[in-house]
Amino acid sequence: MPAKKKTKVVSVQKKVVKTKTKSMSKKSATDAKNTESGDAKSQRGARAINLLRGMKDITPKDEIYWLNIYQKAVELANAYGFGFMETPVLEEAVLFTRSIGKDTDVVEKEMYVFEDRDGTKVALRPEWTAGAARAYVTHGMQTWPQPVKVWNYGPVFRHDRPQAGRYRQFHQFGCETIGHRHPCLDAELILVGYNFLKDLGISANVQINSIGNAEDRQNYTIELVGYLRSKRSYLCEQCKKRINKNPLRVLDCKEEHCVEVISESPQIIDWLSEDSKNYFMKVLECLDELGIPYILKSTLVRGLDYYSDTVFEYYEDAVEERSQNALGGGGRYDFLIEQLGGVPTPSAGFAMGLERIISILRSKEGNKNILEKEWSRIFFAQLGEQANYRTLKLIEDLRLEGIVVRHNLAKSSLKGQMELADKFGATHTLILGQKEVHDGTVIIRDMDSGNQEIVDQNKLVLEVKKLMKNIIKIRK
RNA sequence: GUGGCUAUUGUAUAAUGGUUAUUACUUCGGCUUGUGGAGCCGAUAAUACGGGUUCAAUUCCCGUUAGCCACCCCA
Repeated sequence: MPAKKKTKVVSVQKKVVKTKTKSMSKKSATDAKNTESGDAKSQRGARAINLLRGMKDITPKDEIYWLNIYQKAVELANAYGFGFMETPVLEEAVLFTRSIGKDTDVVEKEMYVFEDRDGTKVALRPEWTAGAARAYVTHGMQTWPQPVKVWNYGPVFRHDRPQAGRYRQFHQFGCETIGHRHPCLDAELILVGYNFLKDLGISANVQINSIGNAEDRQNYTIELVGYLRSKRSYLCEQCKKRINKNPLRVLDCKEEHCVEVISESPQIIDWLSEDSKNYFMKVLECLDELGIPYILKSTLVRGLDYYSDTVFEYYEDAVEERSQNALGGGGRYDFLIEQLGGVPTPSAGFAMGLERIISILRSKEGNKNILEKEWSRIFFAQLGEQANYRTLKLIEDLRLEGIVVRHNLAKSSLKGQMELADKFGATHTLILGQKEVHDGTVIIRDMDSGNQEIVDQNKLVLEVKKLMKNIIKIRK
């Protein structure tokens, strides 16, 4: 028994008096709770266990979003010839440190890393691409017809501070095109992501840039650092530090003076090799051809080290100040696979952040038509013990014929069941009572008119099928 | 990781340094025990945690935790 503070005793006693009338049933629960531990405060016995920070349950209330998004992902991936692939949540930590980059924020600050029971350093995947690249090597996919196109869908983990549209476990849908370097492939990926958003009713734009190859970037960085040093006094404190640590990041700074400095800074495009420059022009041509609106953004540099040449991000149209969060992003990673021990294999990919997309969907009422869930509009109500058991069987018979009915077998009052049927928006309710069990019949009630019809149980499937046809007709 | 704001039942809310903490929705039960949509009645359910000030704290103060927002970064 935890020692209650003395000062509290008074109020505790007061409370007992207060709740006298309703405390009888609570008493046993109170006793039970005290056996657990001092912090067990809940009235229901055990201490309630909370969600870990940054984690989120997906409940049936969110189903409409998740299932629709998943369906769109499947449809699109199929339509563009991507095959489903799922790599493990848990990988050897070096996979990510080597691919994403040791000094990136994602790896350095946000990755879940821990020792497995055998002492191996493992990590929860912070994104999909590295795993896909690893799988390409693991399974010798260079012997498959190239390019190998895969898509993936599922949770990824980043130990960031939770915020709007940002969780520690979140979901990504992504596509990877591994094995070729061709502007059309870049454009196709951008298109798939673009259409994904469009199909979900989100009008988005693409911000795009090219960061060339490693050598280009090195040359550019030298130039940029030189420039930034010359303007050092105008920069914010943080950017002053960044000059040495991660100069490309300065380009992203939103501080007023920094923006000014950046606006006149050398642009990476001018430092691209001929090859990269031409390649980028062709990607843009493809996008023009496809009619995808894009914004050239010379300051776009992505935070993952493996990118080269084309990089892009998706943003919702017409969103000004509020959370300039990217909905998704991606790019080319021509050197990643050899870094992971494979043969040189040019590749590209993108990933979409599903939670962010859902938060937009949530804020839009106009999306109801895209996001409708088809529920059965037929309810099965039963009354009496015999009918109760019989109903379970009848529901099963119906299901075998492809007819789904909603029901609540735990409820005994017909009235309560009718209420439920109403809440579900049932067009018809099938009613089975004592009498009907005896007669081998079922009542079919039209919920709009209130008309009832008695049919033979043998003919139930047939009758219900007829009903469903009519419902569909009426809807059309 | 840094800063700002917040914390009352399942949800959304009201109020107060002092008898029983408000209201709505949800859930459950009832209002002719075999019939829904309205109405009415009732039940369940909360002051995040720890400390301090006080005769008395849900209210004021501090700490912790969590949430939101911004930075950072990214999805």
